[in-house]
Amino acid sequence: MSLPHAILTALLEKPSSGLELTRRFDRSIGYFWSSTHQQIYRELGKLEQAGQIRALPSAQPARGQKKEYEVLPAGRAALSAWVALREDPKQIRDPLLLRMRAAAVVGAPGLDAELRRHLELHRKQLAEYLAIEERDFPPERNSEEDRLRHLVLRGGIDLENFWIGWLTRALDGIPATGSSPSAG
Amino acid sequence: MSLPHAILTALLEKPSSGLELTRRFDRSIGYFWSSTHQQIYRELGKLEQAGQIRALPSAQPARGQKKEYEVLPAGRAALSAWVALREDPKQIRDPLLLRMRAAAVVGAPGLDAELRRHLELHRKQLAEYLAIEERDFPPERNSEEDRLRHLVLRGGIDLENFWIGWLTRALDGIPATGSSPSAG
DNA sequence: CGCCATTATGCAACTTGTTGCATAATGGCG
DNA sequence: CGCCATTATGCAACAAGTTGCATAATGGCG
Repeated sequence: MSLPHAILTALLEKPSSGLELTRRFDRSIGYFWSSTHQQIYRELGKLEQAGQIRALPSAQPARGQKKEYEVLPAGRAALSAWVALREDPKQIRDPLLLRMRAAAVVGAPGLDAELRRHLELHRKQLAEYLAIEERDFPPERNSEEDRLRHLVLRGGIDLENFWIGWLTRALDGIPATGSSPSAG
Repeated sequence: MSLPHAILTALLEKPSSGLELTRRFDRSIGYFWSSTHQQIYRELGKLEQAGQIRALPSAQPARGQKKEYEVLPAGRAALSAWVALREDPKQIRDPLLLRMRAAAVVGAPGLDAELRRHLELHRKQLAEYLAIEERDFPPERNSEEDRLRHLVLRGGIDLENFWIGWLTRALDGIPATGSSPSAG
């Protein structure tokens, strides 16, 4: 139920073609709702059929040619309705935690190396988020919209900090199996 | 790729029937890899066909009757191989963050109430995890397996703390729209 | 026995997300 | 023009997860 609403949000921020949406997802909305271009095109088709978006008149309906979409009033209404919904947080689903649990049963040579690898990846992601924060949310930008968008980004930052903290503590708690731990 | 391995892990900890697995998932593994009984039965069938598990000889193959499974050597080997895999962390996918982003565009009356509701739910979940920690991981239990399982639970605890922290800060940062904020 | 709640297994249809590939326009270069 | 890289749209098959329901055994109760 979320992808169409992610697309509506992106299109309201700026009318775009399928590929443009894909690129914007990679840089922004995709940080908390990722998607491929195939999924986006499929969803754009459904949204158009449902009368929630339409192709801009300028865009010819030919295959290899850009086709830009904009949100119709029905689409905005649908998005508003969705925002107002209550929805319980879902249980997490994390393969790394699952693998650690499995490791408790079948053993885990090299698990510490995998944890270190993840730690590095999360540090990189955190650095990226912090760079975006510095660029997009200087103190003087403080409208209601900016504050909400900033909070969303803050969610990403806090989440990376959670992983970094947990992984660091986990590495303290399990024995090293790889080559010299001091040289990592 | 994860559910079959979650099932193998659970079956290695203790041979079980489909419904027993479902219940154990609800209480334990399901905290980070949830599943329904339908999915579990389907997966048990596939694992049996693949020669990774087998029904215990005592269990008659009749429809309304309990059928217990145990892991075969091939299953244990498959699980070990999976544990040794590298797998990058996936992007988060969170509808609440998405809704907040949408709210920045179409407005969000009542969003603060939803955040407060989530905050309460996460506090409850945290309390549940802490109770489990106290019950299952007293200081004297400190085998390698216990430490790994405890780390997994710690992941859940830390994650709830992340949400509680973020939601609290978010509520500080957006205006209250509901009835008297001081009486919440 | 007949009725019913509970325990238990399982199928089918659907939705969502992923992977691989096909097709079409456009513009640069020789 | 022919060739090719790039941009762009899109289909099809598959995998994973969800929802709704069907079926079967068992044990308690009248």
